[in-house]
Amino acid sequence: MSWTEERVETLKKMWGEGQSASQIAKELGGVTRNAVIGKVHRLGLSNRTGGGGSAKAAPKEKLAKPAATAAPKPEPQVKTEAEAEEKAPAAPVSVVPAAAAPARRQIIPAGQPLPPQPSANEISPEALASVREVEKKAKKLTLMDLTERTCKWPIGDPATEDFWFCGLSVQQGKPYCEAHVGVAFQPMSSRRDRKR
DNA sequence: CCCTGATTCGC
DNA sequence: GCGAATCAGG
Repeated sequence: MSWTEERVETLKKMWGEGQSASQIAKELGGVTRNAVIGKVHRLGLSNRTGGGGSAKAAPKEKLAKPAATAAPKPEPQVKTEAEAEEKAPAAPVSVVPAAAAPARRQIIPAGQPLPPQPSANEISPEALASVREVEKKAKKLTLMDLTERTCKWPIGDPATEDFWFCGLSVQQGKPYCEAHVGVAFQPMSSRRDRKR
């Protein structure tokens, strides 16, 4: 792949929007984030200070960090919500069991969304099976061990010691591993309004 | 561990 | 000019 005008355009646009090099690389395809970064530098727009442009300077001194960190970000960071087409979770399986909160306040991770709860509603048998299977391999992470890419599916009873989080690798962008995404995000089709 | 951007340097 | 490898951080 080469840097056609079009691709450079996309690069500039995305970089300007504050997209990360890897995201840009993914979007463009055929290039790595390194390539993107390299290009960004060659284009002379390393510092996302797009604006007037002539502002050079990039005193990138290694070491020596003036205590100028507490200062607020001069970066508006205009996030374009151009990416929010994720399908809504097929209705949080079962009502969020807020009541399940034991004596201790169960704080759910930092993640963003949600805390489902198994509740074998109308989950496909296959999905359930694989979930059971996966839960055996679960890494049994604790709240604190959860990260951006560890499956946050809760397993067990929060009120007891038999409680942990799946912890396997999440599926790109999702909060759960493949198996759990399978039961968390039902394809509508299998959810059919049972009665109503 | 995952991810960021920054730099270097052979091609 | 290009970008993998490497570096430095978070």
